Amino acid sequence: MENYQAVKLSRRERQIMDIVYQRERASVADVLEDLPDPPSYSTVRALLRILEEKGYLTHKKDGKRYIYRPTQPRHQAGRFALKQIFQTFFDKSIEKTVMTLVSDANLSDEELDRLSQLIEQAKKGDTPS
Amino acid sequence: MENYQAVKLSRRERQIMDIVYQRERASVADVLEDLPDPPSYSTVRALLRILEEKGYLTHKKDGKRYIYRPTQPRHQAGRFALKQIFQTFFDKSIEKTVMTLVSDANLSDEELDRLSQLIEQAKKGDTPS
DNA sequence: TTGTAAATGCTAAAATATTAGCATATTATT
DNA sequence: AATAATATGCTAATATTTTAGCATTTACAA
Repeated sequence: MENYQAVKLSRRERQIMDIVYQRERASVADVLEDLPDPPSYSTVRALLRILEEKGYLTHKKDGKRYIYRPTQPRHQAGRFALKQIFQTFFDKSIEKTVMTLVSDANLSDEELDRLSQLIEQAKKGDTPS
Repeated sequence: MENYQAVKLSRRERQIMDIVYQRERASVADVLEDLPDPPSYSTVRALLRILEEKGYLTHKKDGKRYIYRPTQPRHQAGRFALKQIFQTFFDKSIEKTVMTLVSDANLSDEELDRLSQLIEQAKKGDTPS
């Protein structure tokens, strides 16, 4: 199976993959709706076909229309994308990345509690590097 | 000032911006060295010039060569990129994003302690949503 | 069934991105 | 100051991406 590596995709292809991942599944019309500087319907169809040819998407019929889905699970693609981010912008440091996220997030007490728990678990369970 | 929005860049432009952000500053040779499927030296120069025209990079001379830097601070571009990620792959949830990062990271005890502190601080200091 | 609206299949034109290479400039060395 | 090595400036060719539009198919309702 091909990996979803944004690095290999053209601008429009990338935009479309992001939209499909965000929605989990999408029709041509859905994608068109979310695209910035929206091109024509035909264009979107062509790009979806190309992405399917390249192995990043599949479709199934739903009534008379196609519904596209990513072939690679969202969570996996998300991890890959995160890796790219912390390598590029945060000195390869996951800690720095998390710091930025938490500092900016304005999380609720409940969310913060859940994070505390997760961290406690990590402290116990895992072999520290 | 233009924002660095990966969504607007071509494939090579994006690759190059990532490299320059990762290195903080880079010569043509530096960029070439890091590019996947490396193109020619001329190509890299042309792309750097274009990115400068578009306002994403500047250069200064260092001896006889140009050193390129992003015009937008790394940290700011990083935040923007993270936003993109958690919107696309993690249901717009910063908590889910952090969970994934921490779960995968295998952080050291020191790092985990610093994160705990940060979270405690967030609990006290900020208005919960 | 037949008509119609709304979808896809396909192909080739147009726009944009990517590339190479020659001309020129710069630096440092002899 | 002449030379060599290593840069950049520029232009035009090539490749790829993006696009439109016509032909065909499909689903559903009259």
